[in-house]
Amino acid sequence: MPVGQAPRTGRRPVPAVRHQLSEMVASHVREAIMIGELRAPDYIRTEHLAAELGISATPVREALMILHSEGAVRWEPRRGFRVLPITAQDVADLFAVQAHIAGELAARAARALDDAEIERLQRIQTRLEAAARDRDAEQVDRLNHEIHRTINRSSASHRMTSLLSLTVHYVPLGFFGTIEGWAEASAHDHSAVFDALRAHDADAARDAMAEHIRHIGRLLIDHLKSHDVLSEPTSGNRPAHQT
Amino acid sequence: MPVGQAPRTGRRPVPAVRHQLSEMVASHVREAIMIGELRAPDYIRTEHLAAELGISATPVREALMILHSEGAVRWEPRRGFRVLPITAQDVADLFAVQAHIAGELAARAARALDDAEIERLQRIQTRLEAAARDRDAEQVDRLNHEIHRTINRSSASHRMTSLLSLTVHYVPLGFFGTIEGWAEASAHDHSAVFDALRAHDADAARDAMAEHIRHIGRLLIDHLKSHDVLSEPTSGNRPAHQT
DNA sequence: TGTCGGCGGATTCTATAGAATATTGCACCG
DNA sequence: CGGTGCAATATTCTATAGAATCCGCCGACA
Repeated sequence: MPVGQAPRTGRRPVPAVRHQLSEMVASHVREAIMIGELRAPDYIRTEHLAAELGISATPVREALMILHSEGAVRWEPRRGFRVLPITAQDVADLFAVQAHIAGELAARAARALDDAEIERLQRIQTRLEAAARDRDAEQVDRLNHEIHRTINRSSASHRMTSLLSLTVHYVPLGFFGTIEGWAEASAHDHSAVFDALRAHDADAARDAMAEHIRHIGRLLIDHLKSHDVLSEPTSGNRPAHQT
Repeated sequence: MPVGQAPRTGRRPVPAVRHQLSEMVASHVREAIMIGELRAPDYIRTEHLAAELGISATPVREALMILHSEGAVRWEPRRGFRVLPITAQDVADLFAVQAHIAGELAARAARALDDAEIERLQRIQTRLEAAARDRDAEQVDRLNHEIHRTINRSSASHRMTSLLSLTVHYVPLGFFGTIEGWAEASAHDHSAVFDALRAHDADAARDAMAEHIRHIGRLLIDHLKSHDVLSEPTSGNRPAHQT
């Protein structure tokens, strides 16, 4: 047992227990994969990770189940969970799908949003652009989320929204703040989306949003490339699911 | 405790233990939702379901985590898991996304598959058509899976394939066999896909596959409607994820 | 009468134990 | 020298216990 400080009742090593451990661990692992700390064919051992985090194996296992169904790790029953490789193609595909979904939702929002809500969004966008100029990445991240969340909720398309969040979760919260050029891109691309929303032009909104997402995807690929996180495209077969 | 027969070591109530309990429970719940046994705002109580299945709460909870990230149930921390409503729009959206992904994969397959593999697929398709004529739904289901699996694997696009299986999982395995007209539709639609594959025409393959999936989606909606499984479109806000 | 607060039951959530299963190293045999 | 069986070890996986939290109820008090 390397660390193994078993937390007794009443005292916890984790600071604030607002979210559940499973979610926290899932985020932790997503981030570890994203920064290349956990790499392609590694097994993630539940007990080890649990000891590292000062918790028990149960929530770790739950987190890995989630990550498995998200496609970030593969579950080999009675063997363990292992990290799946990330190729540039994978990221591009993920964002292509995300662009498709987000585009459709933006199109619906263009029909559904009334002018007052668009006005409110516009004010958030103005703040976002200011934050982008100030290089306040965290603030940009927050405002960006607020904008996308509002657009998606207005579409009232629950199922599609949940598919979207699934692809969005792939990139850990706050990660974009660390990417060169992201804040500027976000500030810039949104203006085209807003033009379309104001005109209630569904097709234009779809195109603008989709292009925005693909743009972000390209930035992410560049970032991952330069940080040597991506795997080579594998010619062989390493299916993520047995389907 | 209604059932509560605690399984001692060596003997299990579940027949064959090839898959893990979590997966089995997930399938079980997916099916219960699909046939309307579990309905819209119901909570799924882990201990209750565990007792019903003669297992413990841990794998049940793991299954619900998976279903949560798939978007079938909503997790309210410290409250429980509850079934999310299914509207006709939701199913249509799900299949629209699935059509987009499967179409893209078919397009890649049209470029990647060599003639020998297409020939092999064609033989499976011939058997599928025969099975469809014989009303052997189970056999159609198997062959159908084999065809789609081959097409998807040939594309070597792991990430996109895993997104696809996520949407595919929404409908439990073998469920289509119970749907009126599905076998015929499958047999019929595939022929257009095969024409495109043989011609290595990526765009035609994309269109044919997408149309096929949307067709299946329409059949599913009709089925769910006539079995009174669908919820009314909710005007209010019931977000699946907090994003 | 209406509201606040605490009490009790139900449920979630994390920790932990033990059985089942996989893996590794090594001795033994061909 | 190579392969095979076996024992030791590591890990997964399910069950279970107990703490934390939530919910409804009821009585006190304004």
